[in-house]
Amino acid sequence: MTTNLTKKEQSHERIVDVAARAIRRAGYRGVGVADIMKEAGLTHGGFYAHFASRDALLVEAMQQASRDNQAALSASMARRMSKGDSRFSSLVWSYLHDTHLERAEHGCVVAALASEMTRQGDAVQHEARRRVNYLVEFVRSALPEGVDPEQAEVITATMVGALQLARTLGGKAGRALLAQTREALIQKHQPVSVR
Amino acid sequence: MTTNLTKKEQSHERIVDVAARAIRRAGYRGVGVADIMKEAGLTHGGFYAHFASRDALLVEAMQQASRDNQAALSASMARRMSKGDSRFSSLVWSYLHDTHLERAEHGCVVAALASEMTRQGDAVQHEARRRVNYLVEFVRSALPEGVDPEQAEVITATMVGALQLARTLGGKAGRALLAQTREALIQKHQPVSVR
DNA sequence: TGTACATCAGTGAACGCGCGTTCACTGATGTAC
DNA sequence: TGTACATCAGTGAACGCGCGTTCACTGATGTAC
Repeated sequence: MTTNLTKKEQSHERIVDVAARAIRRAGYRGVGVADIMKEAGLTHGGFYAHFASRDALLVEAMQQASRDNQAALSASMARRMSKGDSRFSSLVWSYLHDTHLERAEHGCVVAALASEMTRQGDAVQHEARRRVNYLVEFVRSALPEGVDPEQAEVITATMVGALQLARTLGGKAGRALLAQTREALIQKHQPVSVR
Repeated sequence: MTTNLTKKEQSHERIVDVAARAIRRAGYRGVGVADIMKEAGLTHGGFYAHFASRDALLVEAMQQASRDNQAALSASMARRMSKGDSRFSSLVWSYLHDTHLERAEHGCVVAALASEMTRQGDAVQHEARRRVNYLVEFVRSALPEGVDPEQAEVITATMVGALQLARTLGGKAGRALLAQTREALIQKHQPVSVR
């Protein structure tokens, strides 16, 4: 029903959607203009009617990836909270779920690209900083009461690092690392209880 | 004095040294064969007398980078411990020192490349897993007594993630994130004291 | 001690390929009258 | 209601460049006799 979009706007959305998945799967350099246009059902020549440059697409793709992932995270957290889990434990379980090991394509854009972010052009780096800050604020908003808000940065770093290491290790070792991280985070940041 | 090396072996070492710094600075894809040979004082044509492929160089470069960094880490930790710091707090301060924010070229190879590791060829991925395991074991060997050895994975993830996020944020925000992470790690994993 | 030859380490030109970007052109849709 | 024209969105060929890899060749060092 939200299809008050012109043909061009629809194409634009399709291209950005494809790119948002591609950068998480294959990295900033992993997928080229021609591939993305092809996957969006177009030819590469039309690209520059939509974007000033490849970097401009990367910026939009990061924003879209971030939106995607936030929506999925929020939905997953809502399901868990409706079953009685705390907000924080729902976040940890949703972010560090085993399914994210393989399907980076639909996961967190920061975890997918963190070590490449400092090597991009100015516009992309600027957007990368915004994505990191956004993720940190999201984590902060899910902290249990009584936990110092300044812990948000450290917890974000732990989750991002854990996902990356687990993906690199793969298989059993990867899943074990994720499980240990979930447990450690949830145990160390319990709700007010003990306090 | 350890120069019982043939001319060729010396060249080989120089190439690997250059590459070990290049991959940490610019990523796996960031520096090409020709650039590395040039920086080692050679021409690109001779490359395949030293390595079967570019990937073969990447594998050796990761090993060399890991050795480099372990040596630097150990030296820095020794200095701190000789001044009375605990082994664990020395590790945290050495690994998460502000100077590593800018000079990734001389830092941890895992932190420099983590999000790209899953996108490499088989040989490189295999070596990447070894580098991750090696780092985790190093962290494990520095844990304070009384801390569950299984925490090594989580602490490694936290340090790797923190370095990456701090580098992406840069400047004041980056240094603040590092400082918070140091504090959190050292506070939460005190020596036996309280227990 | 000297000469002839083999081996070693590296050179530099060339090849093939992929990629970001440009551009003249086309077919479809919308607008003017 | 129909015709003429303009605009829009996309096509596909081409350009320039960088990169990994190959290969015939060279100059220096080592070995045989």
